[in-house]
Amino acid sequence: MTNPTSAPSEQPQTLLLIDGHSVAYRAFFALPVENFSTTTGQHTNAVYGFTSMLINVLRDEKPTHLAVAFDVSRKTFRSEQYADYKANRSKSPEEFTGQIGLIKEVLDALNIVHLERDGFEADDIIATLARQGAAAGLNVLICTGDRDTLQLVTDKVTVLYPRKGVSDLARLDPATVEEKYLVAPSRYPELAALVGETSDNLPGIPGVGPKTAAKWLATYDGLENLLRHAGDVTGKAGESLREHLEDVKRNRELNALVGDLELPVAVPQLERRDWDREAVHSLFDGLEFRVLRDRLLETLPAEDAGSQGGFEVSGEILGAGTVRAWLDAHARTGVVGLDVSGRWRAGAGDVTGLALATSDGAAAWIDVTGVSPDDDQALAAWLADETAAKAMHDAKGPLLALWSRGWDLAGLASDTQLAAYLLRPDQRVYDLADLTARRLRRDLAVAGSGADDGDQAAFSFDDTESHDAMVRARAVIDLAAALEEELEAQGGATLLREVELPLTRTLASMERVGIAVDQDYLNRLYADFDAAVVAAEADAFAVLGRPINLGSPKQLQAVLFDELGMPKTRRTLSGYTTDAESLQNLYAKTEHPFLAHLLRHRDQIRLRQTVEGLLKSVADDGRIHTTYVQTIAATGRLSSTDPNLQNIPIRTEEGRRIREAFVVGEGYETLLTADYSQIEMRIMADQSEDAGLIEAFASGEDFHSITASRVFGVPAGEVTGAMRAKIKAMNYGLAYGLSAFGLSQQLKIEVSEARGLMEEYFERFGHVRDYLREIVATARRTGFTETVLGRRRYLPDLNSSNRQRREMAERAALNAPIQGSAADVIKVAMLDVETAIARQGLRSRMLLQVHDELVFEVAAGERDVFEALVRDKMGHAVEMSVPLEVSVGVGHSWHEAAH
DNA sequence: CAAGATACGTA
DNA sequence: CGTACGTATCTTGG
Repeated sequence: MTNPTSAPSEQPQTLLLIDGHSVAYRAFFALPVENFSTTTGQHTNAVYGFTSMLINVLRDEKPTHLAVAFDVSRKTFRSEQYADYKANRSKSPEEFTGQIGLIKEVLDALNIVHLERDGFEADDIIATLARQGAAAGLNVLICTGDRDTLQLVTDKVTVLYPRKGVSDLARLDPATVEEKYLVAPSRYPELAALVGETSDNLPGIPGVGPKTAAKWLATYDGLENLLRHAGDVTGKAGESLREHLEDVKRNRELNALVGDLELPVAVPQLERRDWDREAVHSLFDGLEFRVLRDRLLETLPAEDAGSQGGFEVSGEILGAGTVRAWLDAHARTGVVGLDVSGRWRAGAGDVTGLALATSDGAAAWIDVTGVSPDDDQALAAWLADETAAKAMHDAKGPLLALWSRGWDLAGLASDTQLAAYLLRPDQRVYDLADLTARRLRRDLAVAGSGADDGDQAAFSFDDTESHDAMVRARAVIDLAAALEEELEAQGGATLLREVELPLTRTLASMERVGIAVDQDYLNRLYADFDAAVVAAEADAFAVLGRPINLGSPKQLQAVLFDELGMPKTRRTLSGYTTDAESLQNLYAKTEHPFLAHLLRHRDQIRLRQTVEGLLKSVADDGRIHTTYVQTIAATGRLSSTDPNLQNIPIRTEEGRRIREAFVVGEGYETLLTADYSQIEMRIMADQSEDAGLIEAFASGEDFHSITASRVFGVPAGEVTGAMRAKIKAMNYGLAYGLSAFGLSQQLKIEVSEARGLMEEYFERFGHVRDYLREIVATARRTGFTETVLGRRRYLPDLNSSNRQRREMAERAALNAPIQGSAADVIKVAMLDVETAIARQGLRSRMLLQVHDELVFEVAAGERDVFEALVRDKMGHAVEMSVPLEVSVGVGHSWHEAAH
């Protein structure tokens, strides 16, 4: 199948000229600087606004030629002539000047020519290029917030003038200029000379406004003649004119743009060029322009650059009865790229089409709604054939869709989304088109979808859809090879093949099964919490004497700190925090009953909202099917969404009631939960080889008590609750890079005491300190951290010159191998449990994973054997120098099964 | 209407 | 001034 390519367009060409400074300056004031800063503190509002406008103009005007002009400095021939030129302008704010360089970087990444000329203004460059462009027969568009350029407007030259902000551009053609300023464009600078231009610090004639000036220019047919006959002008204004003749002449000299600069480039060299996708990505990553990047990719998808072209497929749409033959001819050897069209969510789905492609370019599209019984059978067999290797991108959803249709999938040799995740786990999205462009420098969406090919649109919508799907299937093959090669080189291929890839199936299965909930119970719970919300709200309003929105931090701040005059809490970006901890502190100080009601309201509304969310997600089968995302957490953990079942309350009594709603399903005997005890500490003990910690775990005694007895130097029997609590906080905090300050805050003790505690701790467990330091030091050297299974996380900020950023990266580095290794361990355990269930032919099944806990539904009669199986597989997922302790509980509900 | 800020639930 | 997440709500800018 070939792509229709559009013939060279006969449309008139358009030259777009942008005044970089002017537009950036507009953007700077249109967008509040405090809302546009990177985590490093770099301001980006001007860059954002400029780029945003640029994207819009490129989209709307589709210029064929393009350049951006900048001012070099204040010093120009104009300021030489007239020292006060633009002298009224306050120095550009510091926050602005730094952004011009970034804008130029954006332009470089987009391969857009930018120019500046010492001694001249951007306007002069624009005037020169506009003249050249118009002479060459191009339509010229000038984007600027500087009215001086209006003099350039002709029927070939239009000014785009930002009306408000940077998104609303007025088109100023000769008629519009005349309507607005009462003179023709060529006369505009004459008018401006008379009236003056405050922004340039060019004073005009006092008492003469645009109307008078326009009238004069009309009467005397231009400025030159007006000045010659200045004596004839009557009235007060005429007198004023005569007194300010020199000002007017000077103004006119200064506002005349230089249209014949010698420039290093001419219009033909301004032809739009492909942009550098790699550069754009890395630049936008740094600027934290997520939305803008998406808009750019959307707006200019086919403009891809340095591109090696697209993917060629010779595809066919398989008619009924031809599937088996195609599979036999093409899909029995090598890896086949598979792209599934359909829908999937909440553990279910359906398939509408399948695209298959081979590395030699053969491709097929199968409309699964129109297959013959024999097709169906052949397809089912091929999909389930372990020896028929497939490569996919994000296989979990499609797997659910295939299952819903009664098909199984085996032989999944590669998932490009997973591979990309393992290579760079800190990205949020792994878009196939993006990956092919960045990794292969090939574009997924070349021409094929050519909606604006007009009369030669050879593809119907369906054809386009099938074509795109085949291209994706084809792309996945090459992408898989490229990603795996890189993964192989860094030792991560095993993790992909033996953990992440098989885990996809396990997760899909958990999502499909879901967990049963007692809806009646949830409804009662909702009513309870709702009643408490209403009561707390009424109480709060009664104390206050009027209703407010208790959910509005802004209104709360007004009430607490202004109205009631309470002491100020910790600062937030826009005021003072009203978080629960601060409100508790305030309550301790003031004992104001409003605070108690407010806290109660917060609490209850949150619980109500959690219950409401759960009720909304109950499926027709009476179960909740969460979705696990395997490629979100930078450390290697899973995440759960829609609903998130990894943050169901447990800490408070009332919160735990929600866990009672999760119950064993019909046909099963009980729920069973199994969790790792102190898995992160065990990993630290193992990895640091700290004899003290290893011994503490080997003893099998209460870990926090044992470590506390060592730190405080008292016998185990004499460890008080307070001692244990302090060391427990340390034990937990260690893996997060806890500071003495943080520890003191948490324990509400003096920083000095916290520091002493830490020193004492590391005195006893010195290897832990060495280990933690070593992680950071190694990461700073290599650029990444690594888990026990070789899962990497890159932390470029470890060498940042920004202290806050650097220290944040240090804590992340400290934590990543610990949290990540724990994630590795439980993933292996999940696979081992699944394998063992299958091997032993049990019916019991895995339902949920909550980072260090697994929840199962146990079939009748399997309780003992299953518990033994779980303890065994979880306890021996990896070999370590300390035992992996697993605690197990059973019960009718998730709450009862807790232990 | 979309995005950020705030608050808060879990491990 | 402790890591990793997801969700709801309010607020604000376009």
